[in-house]
Amino acid sequence: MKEKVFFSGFQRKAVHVYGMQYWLMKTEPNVFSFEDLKSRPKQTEPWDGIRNYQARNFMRDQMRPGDAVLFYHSRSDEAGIVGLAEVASVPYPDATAQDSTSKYYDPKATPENPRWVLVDVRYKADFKQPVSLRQIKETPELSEMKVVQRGQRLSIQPVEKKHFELVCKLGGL
DNA sequence: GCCAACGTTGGC
DNA sequence: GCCAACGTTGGC
Repeated sequence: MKEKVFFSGFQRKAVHVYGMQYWLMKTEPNVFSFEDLKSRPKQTEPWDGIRNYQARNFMRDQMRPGDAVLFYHSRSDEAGIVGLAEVASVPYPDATAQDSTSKYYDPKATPENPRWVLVDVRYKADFKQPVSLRQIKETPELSEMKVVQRGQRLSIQPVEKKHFELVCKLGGL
């Protein structure tokens, strides 16, 4: 079975995915926090400003509505996963790339070639207690998670199901 | 705020 | 296509 999804001039690459996937998405809470997401209309936010090709490609080629997202706060007092969100749209162009007043403006982005793509992210649930980076590092079963690998800066990372489930358990869900 | 570890850019 | 210079990320 081959899948082709067309949207806004892109041809979504055919990716064979069986069942939902799991992700970790980083954000600096002083820029956009989990609380900010909860207070948005429909508790949904376009995940704009991603200017890394690997991260973009995950959104463009692999994310599906309904995929689960671990919401991660970086550069905060206690870095870690604070709750659960979900992918809430198919990918579409990041409008901030073509907005010359935006700090995410990219002069190379055009209507014909938007260059940067995003998905919407929707709030799903609070963790009863956050799962800190420190705690992830201290948990041997989570030692393979990308977020604790040395030098791993990618702001969107795939997460293995077993890791996702354990993190949720540690978070009290 | 420091700075190591990355990623991107652009001259050649 | 190499790689130096520059910009960014993110733990600490």
